[in-house]
Amino acid sequence: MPDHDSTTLLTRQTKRRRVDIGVKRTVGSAIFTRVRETLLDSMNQSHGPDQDGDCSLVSHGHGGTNSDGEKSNVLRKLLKRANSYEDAIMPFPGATIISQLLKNNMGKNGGSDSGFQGSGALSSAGSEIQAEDACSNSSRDSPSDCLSPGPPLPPPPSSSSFGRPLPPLSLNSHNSSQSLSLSSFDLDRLSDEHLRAKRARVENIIRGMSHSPLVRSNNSNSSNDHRGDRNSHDHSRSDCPSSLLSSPGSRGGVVSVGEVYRENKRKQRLPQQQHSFTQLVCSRQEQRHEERRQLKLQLEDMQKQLRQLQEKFYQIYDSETEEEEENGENGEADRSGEREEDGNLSEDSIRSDGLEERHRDRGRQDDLSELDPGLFLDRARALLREQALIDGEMEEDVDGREEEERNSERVMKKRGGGAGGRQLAETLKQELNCAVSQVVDTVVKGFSSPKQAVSHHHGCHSSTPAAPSSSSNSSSSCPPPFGPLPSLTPDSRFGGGALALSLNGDGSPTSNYHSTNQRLHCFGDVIVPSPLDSFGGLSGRLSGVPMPNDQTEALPLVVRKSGGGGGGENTNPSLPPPPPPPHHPSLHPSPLTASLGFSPPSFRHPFPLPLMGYPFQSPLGSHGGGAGYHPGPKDHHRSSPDSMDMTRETVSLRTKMASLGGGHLSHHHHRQSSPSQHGPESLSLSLIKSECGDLQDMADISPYSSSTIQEGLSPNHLKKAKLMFFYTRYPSSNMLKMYFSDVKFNRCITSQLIKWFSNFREFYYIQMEKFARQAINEGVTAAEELTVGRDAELFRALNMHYNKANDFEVPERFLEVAQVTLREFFNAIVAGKDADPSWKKAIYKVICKLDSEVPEVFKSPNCLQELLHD
DNA sequence: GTGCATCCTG
DNA sequence: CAGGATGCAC
Repeated sequence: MPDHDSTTLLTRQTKRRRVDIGVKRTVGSAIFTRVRETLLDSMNQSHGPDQDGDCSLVSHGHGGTNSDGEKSNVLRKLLKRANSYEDAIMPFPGATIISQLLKNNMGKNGGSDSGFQGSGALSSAGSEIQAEDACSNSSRDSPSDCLSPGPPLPPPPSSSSFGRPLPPLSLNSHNSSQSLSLSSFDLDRLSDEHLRAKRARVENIIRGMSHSPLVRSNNSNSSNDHRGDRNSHDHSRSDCPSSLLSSPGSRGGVVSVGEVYRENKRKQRLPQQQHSFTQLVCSRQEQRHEERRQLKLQLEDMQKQLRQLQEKFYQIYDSETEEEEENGENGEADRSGEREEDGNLSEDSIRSDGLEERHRDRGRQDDLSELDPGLFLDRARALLREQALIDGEMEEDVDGREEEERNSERVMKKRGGGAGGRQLAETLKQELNCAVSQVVDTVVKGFSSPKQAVSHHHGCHSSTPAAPSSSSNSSSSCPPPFGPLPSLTPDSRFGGGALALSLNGDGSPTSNYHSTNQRLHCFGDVIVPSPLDSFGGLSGRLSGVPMPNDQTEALPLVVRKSGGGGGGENTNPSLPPPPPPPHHPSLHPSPLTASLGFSPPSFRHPFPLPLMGYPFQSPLGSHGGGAGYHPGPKDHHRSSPDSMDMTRETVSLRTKMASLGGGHLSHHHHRQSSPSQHGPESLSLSLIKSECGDLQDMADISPYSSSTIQEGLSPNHLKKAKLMFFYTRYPSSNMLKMYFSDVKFNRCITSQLIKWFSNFREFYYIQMEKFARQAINEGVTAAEELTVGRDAELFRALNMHYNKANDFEVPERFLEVAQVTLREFFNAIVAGKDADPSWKKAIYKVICKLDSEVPEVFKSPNCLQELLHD
């Protein structure tokens, strides 16, 4: 008794330990998180100097609020770089400059020296830089995008745990940026081609521009201007003090090349430009509004054409992704609707696409000459007129290009997928970029007023509410305009957008193709992204990783007991039988369910927990009167449906589960044990809790594997064991194995069987002691007087316990043994040996020698049937 | 250290 | 009947 408390305490402690383990884990993760935060903070600090700002990674909860600060920082950084860039470039005039820029840019990209600045290897810094490069490299990303993601919008909320938030879903700026960066390298090569093309275009444009006085002046001025070419342009053109006014023009010259940097500058400047520009151009606004409207209309037309192109493109890839196409079509339809509703958004979206830059490259020239009226108001109007004319030309050009694209597509189609697909992708990509760029340019012209442009950008960002950081540049910016995306969860969106690059890189054919997809996506086609999203984001998180983890964790819980036993063996049931299920009927259900709960639902569900219950009983189960026994596998099969038998195959339950599903359970079962009387008693379920803590057991439990050999002990097995007890009170392990050949023996099974017999003995000896004392109390003086017949109460009690149904004829030998045992107890008690705590041991020694051989019939799985019939 | 048996408890 | 704890034997 006194020990009882201690025992309880011990038990509790044990439990505590388990719990503690879990806690530790948790703590560990928490610590990890902290460490991570710390690192992030340190990183931020390190960044601080470079960025001039403190972008607290941790604080970044919202993309919006943080993004601004981050952006500013980024902008600063970028500006610095840009300045250096410009300095280097300064010497080169006109087209030469551009070419130089392009070269530099390319070289940079190619070098992959994303330039680790102060932060060093820190990912955040790297990510930023990479992001920049990516933007610069592939003009695909709109400036806004590049900026928005900006600094390291540090991933997710710092608070979140370490692993989860970052990688998988959230396309945190980091992740996205990194992924982008990675893919960017690949893209660089591709981009080179684009750059070359760009360069050629730009040079041509510049040449054309060079003729205009403005350009020349700009170039000359630019040399000294820190702010860059743009500013210089502005100054030269407009008297206005602020370089802002001219900025648009400046862009045209440099933008295409400088890409990221310039874009950054643009953003900053845009607002300023607005002011000055507004002042200067106020008079023109009205005209411009009209022009804008027209431009919008034109833009819409262009967009429609682009959609058509996209559709064609998708059709080509139908085979690959039909589903995606469907989505895309839907998305397109939605988009078109949206676009019509608000042209601004569509424009924004386009801008957001990195394509803008290219357009700017081309269009800027026009812009410079046309838009930059800032210098001379008088001339501004003239420029506007020209602009309108130019726009018209542009559109025509665009149309022509589109036609070309179509032709190319046709050709591609004829060629077929495979290699043709890639080429097609590239071609389409280029073409689309060109077309889009032109459209954008046109639009930009229309929106010459910076305010609108700026506002648009903001709108884009805001539109992407879900994307906090907007880290996923293209994705974030692009999607918003197009309604379709909404269907996707915010997370998925990100995943799709930002991840698109990385993801594509994995599976998809070529980087070009990827880029194409992205662009398409940007245009509003959800097609590509959605699949990817589901893939990387959702499925990856949910199904893939988590499940395993869960299982692992869950397993330990189950195992606990077994571990105590010392079950080295457990884990590996080297023996044929996988994990044996314990047999406790009642108990198991709960444990099973619990265990199952932990494990990934998907797998486990297949096996209904309920099954775990006792199948056995019902099937045969007639306890009833004597002959209740229906041993045999047959019965099992019958029963199996319900119960699923306990059989569990340690083996690949999962696989089986997955492949087969619940159904197969019944297949293999053979079992001898039929459901018999014990019904409820059946042990079948107990496995879970039972000693078998092994993983295998766990696995086994969940599935009802069906194999010829049962993995678990069934109620029939229990009954059989009880009948065997009439012959042997101390069966050896080998004997048990021989007589339970239909069971896969593992440590758990063995232990359980031994436990059964232990319990049998316990009951047996208790009865013996009980009746011996009773006899003594009744006045029996000589042990010889004690006899055990079939009519004896003692026998009844024993028979009731071991042969409840009384359907088995108890061997005479058992009566003899029982009588001997009773007398032993009687003598011992009379002798007063019971004073000795271990006085029973002597009796046990005697009794254990009285075991007789068990009939061969018990070796048969069907023994119960046979025995019962008899 | 492991397995087995017992005792005790639920 | 099972689980936990304990003790013993190998």
